[in-house]
Amino acid sequence: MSHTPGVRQAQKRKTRQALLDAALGLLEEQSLSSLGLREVTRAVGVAPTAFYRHFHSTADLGVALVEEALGSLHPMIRTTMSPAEDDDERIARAVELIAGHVAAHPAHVRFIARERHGGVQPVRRAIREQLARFAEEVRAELATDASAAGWSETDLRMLAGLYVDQMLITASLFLETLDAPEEERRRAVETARRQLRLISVGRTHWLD
Amino acid sequence: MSHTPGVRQAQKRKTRQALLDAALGLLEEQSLSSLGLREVTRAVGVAPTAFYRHFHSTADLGVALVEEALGSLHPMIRTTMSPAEDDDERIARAVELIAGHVAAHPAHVRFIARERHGGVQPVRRAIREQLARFAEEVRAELATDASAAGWSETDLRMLAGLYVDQMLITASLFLETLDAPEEERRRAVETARRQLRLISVGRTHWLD
DNA sequence: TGTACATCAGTGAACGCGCGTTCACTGATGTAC
DNA sequence: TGTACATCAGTGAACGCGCGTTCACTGATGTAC
Repeated sequence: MSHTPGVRQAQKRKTRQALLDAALGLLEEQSLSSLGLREVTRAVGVAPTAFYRHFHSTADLGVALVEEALGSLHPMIRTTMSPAEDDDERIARAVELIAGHVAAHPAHVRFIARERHGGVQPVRRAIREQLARFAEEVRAELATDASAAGWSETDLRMLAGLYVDQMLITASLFLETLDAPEEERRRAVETARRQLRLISVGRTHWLD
Repeated sequence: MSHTPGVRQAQKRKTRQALLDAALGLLEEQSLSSLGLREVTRAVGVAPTAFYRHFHSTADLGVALVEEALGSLHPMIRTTMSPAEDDDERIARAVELIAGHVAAHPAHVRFIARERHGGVQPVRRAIREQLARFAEEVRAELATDASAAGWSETDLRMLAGLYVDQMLITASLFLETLDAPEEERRRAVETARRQLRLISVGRTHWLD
Protein backbone atom coordinates (compact mmCIF):
# COMPACT_ATOMS: atom_id res chain seq x y z
CA MET A 1 0.00 0.00 0.00
CA SER A 2 2.99 2.29 0.48
CA HIS A 3 2.85 3.66 -3.08
CA THR A 4 -0.93 3.95 -3.25
CA PRO A 5 -1.32 7.64 -2.61
CA GLY A 6 -4.62 8.82 -1.21
CA VAL A 7 -5.23 6.67 1.86
CA ARG A 8 -4.58 9.66 4.07
CA GLN A 9 -6.55 11.94 1.75
CA ALA A 10 -9.49 9.51 1.66
CA GLN A 11 -9.59 9.35 5.45
CA LYS A 12 -9.51 13.14 5.65
CA ARG A 13 -12.45 13.41 3.27
CA LYS A 14 -14.35 10.87 5.29
CA THR A 15 -13.87 12.87 8.49
CA ARG A 16 -14.83 16.06 6.72
CA GLN A 17 -18.02 14.48 5.43
CA ALA A 18 -18.79 13.14 8.90
CA LEU A 19 -18.49 16.69 10.25
CA LEU A 20 -20.84 18.00 7.55
CA ASP A 21 -23.36 15.20 8.19
CA ALA A 22 -23.29 15.69 11.95
CA ALA A 23 -23.69 19.46 11.59
CA LEU A 24 -26.65 19.02 9.23
CA GLY A 25 -28.28 16.75 11.77
CA LEU A 26 -27.76 19.20 14.61
CA LEU A 27 -29.10 22.02 12.43
CA GLU A 28 -32.50 20.37 12.21
CA GLU A 29 -33.25 21.93 15.57
CA GLN A 30 -31.15 25.07 15.72
CA SER A 31 -29.65 27.81 13.57
CA LEU A 32 -26.09 27.84 12.33
CA SER A 33 -25.33 30.95 14.37
CA SER A 34 -25.80 28.94 17.58
CA LEU A 35 -24.07 25.78 16.39
CA GLY A 36 -20.90 25.06 18.35
CA LEU A 37 -17.76 23.52 16.93
CA ARG A 38 -17.54 21.25 19.98
CA GLU A 39 -21.09 20.03 19.44
CA VAL A 40 -20.17 18.93 15.94
CA THR A 41 -16.93 17.16 16.85
CA ARG A 42 -18.65 15.49 19.83
CA ALA A 43 -21.33 14.12 17.50
CA VAL A 44 -18.66 12.72 15.18
CA GLY A 45 -16.41 11.41 17.94
CA VAL A 46 -13.24 13.34 17.19
CA ALA A 47 -11.32 15.87 19.26
CA PRO A 48 -12.56 19.48 19.06
CA THR A 49 -9.26 20.54 17.55
CA ALA A 50 -9.71 18.18 14.62
CA PHE A 51 -12.39 20.57 13.37
CA TYR A 52 -9.69 23.09 12.37
CA ARG A 53 -8.11 20.61 9.97
CA HIS A 54 -11.24 20.96 7.80
CA PHE A 55 -12.94 24.31 8.45
CA HIS A 56 -11.92 27.71 9.76
CA SER A 57 -15.20 28.10 11.63
CA THR A 58 -18.79 26.89 11.73
CA ALA A 59 -19.62 29.68 9.25
CA ASP A 60 -17.09 28.12 6.87
CA LEU A 61 -18.73 24.72 7.36
CA GLY A 62 -22.08 26.38 6.64
CA VAL A 63 -20.84 27.63 3.27
CA ALA A 64 -19.75 24.07 2.44
CA LEU A 65 -23.24 22.84 3.37
CA VAL A 66 -24.79 25.36 0.98
CA GLU A 67 -22.70 23.95 -1.83
CA GLU A 68 -23.70 20.42 -0.83
CA ALA A 69 -27.39 21.31 -0.63
CA LEU A 70 -27.75 23.38 -3.78
CA GLY A 71 -24.71 22.68 -5.95
CA SER A 72 -26.01 19.40 -7.32
CA LEU A 73 -29.50 20.75 -7.96
CA HIS A 74 -28.77 22.72 -11.11
CA PRO A 75 -29.38 19.87 -13.57
CA MET A 76 -32.87 19.58 -12.07
CA ILE A 77 -33.77 22.99 -13.53
CA ARG A 78 -33.95 21.82 -17.12
CA THR A 79 -36.14 18.87 -16.17
CA THR A 80 -38.51 21.10 -14.22
CA MET A 81 -38.78 23.87 -16.77
CA SER A 82 -38.63 22.01 -20.06
CA PRO A 83 -41.96 22.20 -21.89
CA ALA A 84 -44.30 19.24 -21.89
CA GLU A 85 -47.24 18.42 -24.12
CA ASP A 86 -49.63 19.55 -21.46
CA ASP A 87 -49.15 22.52 -19.10
CA ASP A 88 -50.90 20.87 -16.14
CA GLU A 89 -48.74 17.82 -16.77
CA ARG A 90 -45.57 19.88 -16.48
CA ILE A 91 -46.77 21.54 -13.30
CA ALA A 92 -47.69 18.18 -11.77
CA ARG A 93 -44.24 16.86 -12.70
CA ALA A 94 -42.45 19.87 -11.18
CA VAL A 95 -44.45 19.63 -7.95
CA GLU A 96 -43.77 15.90 -7.68
CA LEU A 97 -40.08 16.56 -8.24
CA ILE A 98 -40.00 19.11 -5.43
CA ALA A 99 -41.99 16.85 -3.11
CA GLY A 100 -39.59 13.99 -3.82
CA HIS A 101 -36.55 16.13 -3.19
CA VAL A 102 -37.92 17.43 0.11
CA ALA A 103 -38.77 13.88 1.21
CA ALA A 104 -35.29 12.65 0.23
CA HIS A 105 -33.29 15.56 1.68
CA PRO A 106 -35.39 17.27 4.35
CA ALA A 107 -32.40 18.44 6.39
CA HIS A 108 -30.78 20.13 3.41
CA VAL A 109 -34.01 21.90 2.49
CA ARG A 110 -34.58 23.02 6.07
CA PHE A 111 -31.01 24.29 6.27
CA ILE A 112 -31.43 26.44 3.15
CA ALA A 113 -34.83 27.81 4.22
CA ARG A 114 -33.44 28.62 7.67
CA GLU A 115 -30.13 30.17 6.69
CA ARG A 116 -31.35 32.06 3.61
CA HIS A 117 -32.24 34.91 5.94
CA GLY A 118 -30.20 33.63 8.90
CA GLY A 119 -27.66 35.37 11.06
CA VAL A 120 -24.46 34.22 9.33
CA GLN A 121 -23.51 36.59 6.55
CA PRO A 122 -21.15 34.42 4.42
CA VAL A 123 -23.76 31.65 4.37
CA ARG A 124 -26.51 34.07 3.38
CA ARG A 125 -24.34 35.31 0.55
CA ALA A 126 -23.52 31.76 -0.62
CA ILE A 127 -27.23 30.94 -0.74
CA ARG A 128 -28.06 34.19 -2.53
CA GLU A 129 -25.42 33.40 -5.15
CA GLN A 130 -26.75 29.89 -5.75
CA LEU A 131 -30.32 31.17 -6.04
CA ALA A 132 -29.18 33.83 -8.50
CA ARG A 133 -27.62 31.04 -10.58
CA PHE A 134 -30.91 29.14 -10.47
CA ALA A 135 -32.82 32.25 -11.56
CA GLU A 136 -30.42 32.77 -14.45
CA GLU A 137 -30.78 29.13 -15.54
CA VAL A 138 -34.56 29.36 -15.39
CA ARG A 139 -34.42 32.59 -17.40
CA ALA A 140 -32.27 30.91 -20.05
CA GLU A 141 -34.69 27.99 -20.19
CA LEU A 142 -37.68 30.32 -20.47
CA ALA A 143 -36.00 32.22 -23.29
CA THR A 144 -35.84 29.07 -25.43
CA ASP A 145 -39.56 28.49 -24.95
CA ALA A 146 -41.78 29.41 -27.90
CA SER A 147 -44.21 31.26 -25.64
CA ALA A 148 -41.43 33.70 -24.70
CA ALA A 149 -41.62 35.47 -28.03
CA GLY A 150 -42.16 39.17 -27.47
CA TRP A 151 -41.05 39.05 -23.84
CA SER A 152 -38.50 41.65 -22.71
CA GLU A 153 -35.34 40.55 -20.89
CA THR A 154 -36.62 42.34 -17.78
CA ASP A 155 -39.86 40.37 -17.84
CA LEU A 156 -38.06 37.07 -18.40
CA ARG A 157 -35.88 37.78 -15.36
CA MET A 158 -38.93 38.81 -13.36
CA LEU A 159 -40.72 35.57 -14.20
CA ALA A 160 -37.62 33.46 -13.50
CA GLY A 161 -37.35 35.07 -10.06
CA LEU A 162 -41.02 34.38 -9.41
CA TYR A 163 -40.52 30.71 -10.28
CA VAL A 164 -37.44 30.33 -8.06
CA ASP A 165 -39.20 31.98 -5.12
CA GLN A 166 -42.25 29.82 -5.71
CA MET A 167 -40.11 26.65 -5.72
CA LEU A 168 -38.64 27.63 -2.36
CA ILE A 169 -42.07 28.41 -0.94
CA THR A 170 -43.36 25.08 -2.17
CA ALA A 171 -40.37 23.20 -0.75
CA SER A 172 -40.80 24.93 2.59
CA LEU A 173 -44.54 24.16 2.59
CA PHE A 174 -43.83 20.48 1.93
CA LEU A 175 -41.23 20.47 4.68
CA GLU A 176 -43.74 21.73 7.24
CA THR A 177 -46.15 19.08 6.01
CA LEU A 178 -43.69 16.16 6.12
CA ASP A 179 -44.98 14.72 9.38
CA ALA A 180 -48.57 15.86 8.87
CA PRO A 181 -51.47 13.51 8.11
CA GLU A 182 -51.96 12.35 4.53
CA GLU A 183 -54.95 14.66 4.07
CA GLU A 184 -52.88 17.78 4.84
CA ARG A 185 -50.06 16.65 2.57
CA ARG A 186 -52.53 16.16 -0.25
CA ARG A 187 -53.86 19.68 0.29
CA ALA A 188 -50.34 21.13 0.23
CA VAL A 189 -49.66 19.46 -3.13
CA GLU A 190 -52.95 20.79 -4.46
CA THR A 191 -52.18 24.35 -3.28
CA ALA A 192 -48.72 24.23 -4.85
CA ARG A 193 -50.16 23.06 -8.17
CA ARG A 194 -52.83 25.74 -8.27
CA GLN A 195 -50.37 28.50 -7.39
CA LEU A 196 -48.07 27.41 -10.22
CA ARG A 197 -51.12 27.14 -12.46
CA LEU A 198 -52.14 30.73 -11.66
CA ILE A 199 -48.63 31.93 -12.51
CA SER A 200 -48.85 29.91 -15.73
CA VAL A 201 -52.17 31.55 -16.63
CA GLY A 202 -50.66 34.98 -15.94
CA ARG A 203 -47.73 34.08 -18.15
CA THR A 204 -50.02 33.01 -21.01
CA HIS A 205 -51.93 36.30 -20.97
CA TRP A 206 -49.00 38.56 -20.06
CA LEU A 207 -48.79 40.19 -23.48
CA ASP A 208 -52.55 40.59 -23.97
CA MET B 1 -48.52 60.67 44.30
CA SER B 2 -49.15 57.96 46.88
CA HIS B 3 -52.64 57.16 45.51
CA THR B 4 -51.68 57.38 41.83
CA PRO B 5 -51.32 53.71 41.03
CA GLY B 6 -49.19 52.79 38.06
CA VAL B 7 -45.84 54.47 38.63
CA ARG B 8 -44.25 51.12 39.33
CA GLN B 9 -46.17 49.52 36.48
CA ALA B 10 -45.15 52.26 34.05
CA GLN B 11 -41.49 51.83 34.96
CA LYS B 12 -41.77 48.09 34.48
CA ARG B 13 -43.27 48.56 31.02
CA LYS B 14 -40.48 50.96 30.15
CA THR B 15 -37.81 48.43 31.11
CA ARG B 16 -39.62 45.69 29.22
CA GLN B 17 -39.76 47.85 26.12
CA ALA B 18 -36.08 48.70 26.50
CA LEU B 19 -35.30 44.96 26.56
CA LEU B 20 -37.38 44.41 23.41
CA ASP B 21 -35.72 47.35 21.64
CA ALA B 22 -32.22 46.25 22.60
CA ALA B 23 -32.91 42.67 21.52
CA LEU B 24 -34.27 43.82 18.17
CA GLY B 25 -31.12 45.85 17.62
CA LEU B 26 -28.86 42.93 18.47
CA LEU B 27 -30.91 40.68 16.17
CA GLU B 28 -29.95 42.74 13.14
CA GLU B 29 -26.74 40.76 13.06
CA GLN B 30 -27.59 37.40 14.59
CA SER B 31 -30.38 34.90 15.02
CA LEU B 32 -32.57 34.63 18.08
CA SER B 33 -31.20 31.17 18.83
CA SER B 34 -27.79 32.67 19.53
CA LEU B 35 -29.02 35.75 21.38
CA GLY B 36 -27.94 35.75 25.04
CA LEU B 37 -30.00 37.11 27.90
CA ARG B 38 -26.89 38.80 29.27
CA GLU B 39 -26.24 40.53 25.95
CA VAL B 40 -29.69 42.06 26.09
CA THR B 41 -29.53 43.26 29.69
CA ARG B 42 -26.02 44.62 29.13
CA ALA B 43 -27.29 46.67 26.18
CA VAL B 44 -30.09 48.09 28.32
CA GLY B 45 -27.94 48.66 31.39
CA VAL B 46 -29.76 46.50 33.92
CA ALA B 47 -28.64 43.45 35.86
CA PRO B 48 -28.93 40.08 34.06
CA THR B 49 -31.42 38.88 36.63
CA ALA B 50 -33.80 41.74 35.82
CA PHE B 51 -34.53 39.91 32.57
CA TYR B 52 -36.55 37.28 34.45
CA ARG B 53 -38.98 39.93 35.74
CA HIS B 54 -40.19 40.30 32.14
CA PHE B 55 -39.52 37.12 30.16
CA HIS B 56 -38.97 33.45 30.92
CA SER B 57 -36.31 33.17 28.23
CA THR B 58 -35.06 34.76 25.02
CA ALA B 59 -37.54 32.54 23.16
CA ASP B 60 -40.32 34.14 25.18
CA LEU B 61 -38.97 37.58 24.30
CA GLY B 62 -38.93 36.48 20.65
CA VAL B 63 -42.63 35.66 20.76
CA ALA B 64 -43.29 39.15 22.15
CA LEU B 65 -41.27 40.61 19.27
CA VAL B 66 -43.42 38.71 16.76
CA GLU B 67 -46.52 40.30 18.27
CA GLU B 68 -44.85 43.73 18.13
CA ALA B 69 -43.72 43.27 14.52
CA LEU B 70 -46.88 41.78 13.03
CA GLY B 71 -49.72 42.46 15.46
CA SER B 72 -50.23 46.05 14.39
CA LEU B 73 -50.05 45.25 10.71
CA HIS B 74 -53.49 43.74 10.25
CA PRO B 75 -55.32 47.01 9.48
CA MET B 76 -52.89 47.47 6.60
CA ILE B 77 -54.42 44.47 4.82
CA ARG B 78 -57.66 46.22 3.88
CA THR B 79 -55.76 49.22 2.53
CA THR B 80 -53.53 47.01 0.43
CA MET B 81 -56.22 44.76 -0.95
CA SER B 82 -59.15 47.11 -1.38
CA PRO B 83 -59.97 47.62 -5.05
CA ALA B 84 -58.95 50.79 -6.82
CA GLU B 85 -60.14 52.31 -10.10
CA ASP B 86 -57.08 51.05 -11.84
CA ASP B 87 -55.35 47.70 -11.24
CA ASP B 88 -51.85 49.06 -11.85
CA GLU B 89 -52.68 51.88 -9.48
CA ARG B 90 -53.56 49.45 -6.71
CA ILE B 91 -50.38 47.43 -7.29
CA ALA B 92 -48.26 50.57 -7.23
CA ARG B 93 -49.94 51.60 -3.98
CA ALA B 94 -49.38 48.20 -2.37
CA VAL B 95 -45.71 48.14 -3.37
CA GLU B 96 -45.20 51.68 -2.04
CA LEU B 97 -46.85 50.67 1.23
CA ILE B 98 -44.52 47.71 1.62
CA ALA B 99 -41.47 49.79 0.69
CA GLY B 100 -42.47 52.42 3.25
CA HIS B 101 -42.98 49.86 5.96
CA VAL B 102 -39.61 48.22 5.30
CA ALA B 103 -37.89 51.61 5.36
CA ALA B 104 -39.64 52.57 8.61
CA HIS B 105 -39.18 49.25 10.43
CA PRO B 106 -36.26 47.39 8.84
CA ALA B 107 -35.29 45.55 12.04
CA HIS B 108 -38.79 44.20 12.53
CA VAL B 109 -38.98 42.99 8.94
CA ARG B 110 -35.55 41.39 9.15
CA PHE B 111 -36.52 39.68 12.39
CA ILE B 112 -39.64 38.12 10.84
CA ALA B 113 -37.83 37.01 7.67
CA ARG B 114 -35.03 35.51 9.76
CA GLU B 115 -37.08 33.75 12.40
CA ARG B 116 -39.89 32.53 10.14
CA HIS B 117 -37.78 29.47 9.44
CA GLY B 118 -35.40 30.02 12.35
CA GLY B 119 -34.24 27.67 15.05
CA VAL B 120 -36.64 28.67 17.84
CA GLN B 121 -39.83 26.67 17.64
CA PRO B 122 -42.26 28.85 19.68
CA VAL B 123 -41.24 31.88 17.62
CA ARG B 124 -41.71 30.00 14.36
CA ARG B 125 -45.17 28.99 15.51
CA ALA B 126 -46.08 32.55 16.53
CA ILE B 127 -45.05 33.83 13.10
CA ARG B 128 -46.92 31.03 11.35
CA GLU B 129 -50.07 31.91 13.29
CA GLN B 130 -49.83 35.60 12.43
CA LEU B 131 -49.26 34.81 8.75
CA ALA B 132 -52.26 32.47 8.78
CA ARG B 133 -54.32 35.36 10.16
CA PHE B 134 -53.07 37.60 7.34
CA ALA B 135 -53.95 34.96 4.77
CA GLU B 136 -57.46 34.64 6.22
CA GLU B 137 -57.92 38.42 6.17
CA VAL B 138 -56.74 38.61 2.57
CA ARG B 139 -59.10 35.76 1.67
CA ALA B 140 -62.03 37.58 3.30
CA GLU B 141 -61.11 40.75 1.43
CA LEU B 142 -60.82 38.88 -1.87
CA ALA B 143 -64.22 37.27 -1.31
CA THR B 144 -65.90 40.70 -1.23
CA ASP B 145 -64.34 41.61 -4.56
CA ALA B 146 -66.63 41.46 -7.58
CA SER B 147 -64.03 39.58 -9.63
CA ALA B 148 -64.20 36.69 -7.11
CA ALA B 149 -67.55 35.52 -8.45
CA GLY B 150 -67.30 31.86 -9.41
CA TRP B 151 -64.14 31.25 -7.37
CA SER B 152 -64.10 28.24 -5.06
CA GLU B 153 -63.14 28.63 -1.42
CA THR B 154 -60.04 26.54 -2.09
CA ASP B 155 -58.94 28.86 -4.88
CA LEU B 156 -59.57 31.97 -2.79
CA ARG B 157 -57.38 30.52 -0.03
CA MET B 158 -54.73 29.55 -2.58
CA LEU B 159 -54.64 33.08 -3.98
CA ALA B 160 -54.59 34.65 -0.51
CA GLY B 161 -51.57 32.49 0.38
CA LEU B 162 -49.86 33.52 -2.84
CA TYR B 163 -50.39 37.19 -1.99
CA VAL B 164 -49.08 36.83 1.57
CA ASP B 165 -45.99 34.96 0.40
CA GLN B 166 -45.43 37.55 -2.32
CA MET B 167 -45.67 40.38 0.23
CA LEU B 168 -42.99 38.70 2.35
CA ILE B 169 -40.77 38.12 -0.67
CA THR B 170 -41.18 41.75 -1.68
CA ALA B 171 -40.45 43.00 1.83
CA SER B 172 -37.35 40.82 2.00
CA LEU B 173 -36.21 42.03 -1.43
CA PHE B 174 -36.59 45.65 -0.34
CA LEU B 175 -34.70 44.90 2.86
CA GLU B 176 -31.71 43.57 0.91
CA THR B 177 -31.89 46.66 -1.27
CA LEU B 178 -32.12 49.20 1.57
CA ASP B 179 -28.48 50.24 1.42
CA ALA B 180 -28.10 49.64 -2.30
CA PRO B 181 -27.73 52.41 -4.88
CA GLU B 182 -30.87 54.18 -6.10
CA GLU B 183 -30.74 52.36 -9.43
CA GLU B 184 -30.96 48.93 -7.77
CA ARG B 185 -33.78 50.05 -5.48
CA ARG B 186 -35.72 51.29 -8.48
CA ARG B 187 -35.25 47.93 -10.19
CA ALA B 188 -36.46 46.08 -7.09
CA VAL B 189 -39.65 48.16 -7.05
CA GLU B 190 -40.16 47.47 -10.75
CA THR B 191 -39.67 43.71 -10.29
CA ALA B 192 -42.12 43.65 -7.37
CA ARG B 193 -44.73 45.51 -9.40
CA ARG B 194 -44.41 43.23 -12.40
CA GLN B 195 -44.60 40.08 -10.28
CA LEU B 196 -47.80 41.32 -8.66
CA ARG B 197 -49.06 42.32 -12.10
CA LEU B 198 -48.44 38.80 -13.42
CA ILE B 199 -50.37 37.34 -10.50
CA SER B 200 -53.10 39.86 -11.22
CA VAL B 201 -53.25 38.79 -14.88
CA GLY B 202 -53.44 35.15 -13.82
CA ARG B 203 -56.26 36.04 -11.45
CA THR B 204 -58.19 37.82 -14.21
CA HIS B 205 -58.03 34.82 -16.56
CA TRP B 206 -58.26 32.11 -13.87
CA LEU B 207 -61.78 31.04 -14.83
CA ASP B 208 -61.21 31.17 -18.61
C1' DT C 1 -52.74 63.47 56.68
C1' DG C 2 -49.74 59.97 58.97
C1' DT C 3 -48.07 55.52 60.17
C1' DA C 4 -47.08 50.66 59.71
C1' DC C 5 -46.83 46.96 56.74
C1' DA C 6 -46.84 44.52 52.03
C1' DT C 7 -45.39 44.24 47.41
C1' DC C 8 -42.15 43.58 43.95
C1' DA C 9 -38.76 45.53 40.11
C1' DG C 10 -34.23 45.51 40.05
C1' DT C 11 -29.51 44.15 42.47
C1' DG C 12 -25.13 41.74 42.98
C1' DA C 13 -22.54 37.82 44.43
C1' DA C 14 -21.87 33.22 43.44
C1' DC C 15 -22.14 28.70 41.06
C1' DG C 16 -20.96 25.25 37.73
C1' DC C 17 -20.50 24.63 32.82
C1' DG C 18 -19.32 24.49 28.01
C1' DC C 19 -17.31 27.36 24.83
C1' DG C 20 -13.36 28.58 21.09
C1' DT C 21 -8.63 28.58 20.65
C1' DT C 22 -3.40 27.62 21.63
C1' DC C 23 0.08 24.42 21.69
C1' DA C 24 3.30 20.75 21.63
C1' DC C 25 2.52 15.96 20.66
C1' DT C 26 1.92 11.25 18.20
C1' DG C 27 1.98 7.96 14.88
C1' DA C 28 0.29 6.43 10.45
C1' DT C 29 0.97 7.68 5.64
C1' DG C 30 3.85 9.35 2.00
C1' DT C 31 8.39 10.18 -0.38
C1' DA C 32 13.38 10.00 -1.72
C1' DC C 33 17.05 7.28 -2.66
C1' DT D 1 12.73 -4.25 -1.39
C1' DG D 2 14.52 -1.52 2.56
C1' DT D 3 15.73 2.49 5.15
C1' DA D 4 15.63 7.19 6.74
C1' DC D 5 13.19 11.26 6.80
C1' DA D 6 9.00 14.45 5.97
C1' DT D 7 4.23 15.31 6.18
C1' DC D 8 0.11 16.11 8.47
C1' DA D 9 -4.72 14.39 10.40
C1' DG D 10 -6.03 13.84 14.72
C1' DT D 11 -4.87 14.23 20.05
C1' DG D 12 -5.34 15.96 24.75
C1' DA D 13 -4.25 19.25 28.23
C1' DA D 14 -4.78 23.84 29.36
C1' DC D 15 -6.44 28.68 29.17
C1' DG D 16 -9.52 32.46 30.01
C1' DC D 17 -14.24 33.81 29.26
C1' DG D 18 -19.14 34.58 29.16
C1' DC D 19 -23.07 32.01 29.78
C1' DG D 20 -27.89 30.95 32.37
C1' DT D 21 -29.64 30.43 36.76
C1' DT D 22 -30.04 30.58 42.15
C1' DC D 23 -30.57 33.29 45.98
C1' DA D 24 -31.10 36.51 49.62
C1' DC D 25 -31.26 41.45 49.41
C1' DT D 26 -32.84 46.50 48.95
C1' DG D 27 -35.61 50.29 48.72
C1' DA D 28 -39.14 52.72 46.21
C1' DT D 29 -44.05 52.17 45.37
C1' DG D 30 -48.55 50.76 46.91
C1' DT D 31 -52.16 49.76 50.49
C1' DA D 32 -54.82 49.51 54.91
C1' DC D 33 -56.43 51.87 58.60
